[in-house]
Amino acid sequence: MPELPEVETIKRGLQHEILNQCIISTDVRNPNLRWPVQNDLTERLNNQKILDVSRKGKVICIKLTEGYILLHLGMTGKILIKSPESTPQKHDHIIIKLKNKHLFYNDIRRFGYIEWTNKIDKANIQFNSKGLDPFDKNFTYDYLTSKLRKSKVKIKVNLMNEKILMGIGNIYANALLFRAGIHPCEQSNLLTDLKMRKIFENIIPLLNEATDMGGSTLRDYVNLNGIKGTFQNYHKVYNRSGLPCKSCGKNIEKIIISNRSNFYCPFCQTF
DNA sequence: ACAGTAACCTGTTTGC
DNA sequence: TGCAAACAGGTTACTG
Repeated sequence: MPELPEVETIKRGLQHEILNQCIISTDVRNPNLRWPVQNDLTERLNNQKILDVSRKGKVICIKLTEGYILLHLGMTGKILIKSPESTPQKHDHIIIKLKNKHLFYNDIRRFGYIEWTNKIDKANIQFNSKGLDPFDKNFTYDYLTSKLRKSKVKIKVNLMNEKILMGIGNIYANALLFRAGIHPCEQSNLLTDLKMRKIFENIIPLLNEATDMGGSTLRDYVNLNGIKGTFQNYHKVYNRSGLPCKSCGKNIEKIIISNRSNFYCPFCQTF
């Protein structure tokens, strides 16, 4: 589900809702997520104060008095803030209880994960052994092009490669390639400087626009308060196969790359 | 080492 | 209507 704009929306919500509060208790109702939930998670979290909430790519990082919670929402993960009186629903796997509110981690497909770590500054695999978040100050045109030129895979695949660029998933890779006017099947290392520049220059504006809209909701995604995003109403190509391109009027086409659907305009996006 | 595919899981939509 | 197949915001383990 959630790519960078959706996760950023949730992160901002958490900063507003849970900063400086204490975790009273934690309820692990189903430990079978992407990776088994650590069996000492409850003891690690209880009585810890929440000092900060940050994000890298699609991973949310909650800084505690001791250590950090890393949270990934997979495809269908949600965090919902509810009153202490509310009862668990189906697929509510973890409940983190604060004094006046409870955080429900709900995940239908269980592709997400939650873990406690104290190694955020070292080589934590989920957080620091990957590529750069596009909002990282070290994420430059030179960084991006040096990565893209080293690989022969289709550019679409590399835009979703977390070892290059964290946070871009299927929706925003589709959107980015439309904005840059690039065919998703073009080989990464063969892109011209101009095309690389177009990709780079469209990343931040695209992600900012989507975040301003509260992200995109295809089906499951909602923010902490259960509210859907609205950026899906502005998608130019995603899920629009057979419909006319909003720019040139030609029909949007769909192709499968690496088992993922890709939507593109055959006139606006060329080799 | 690299590139491509299959698998993890549940729910909804599509097609026969 | 019923039932099976296809498909969905992600990531990684396996295959050639």
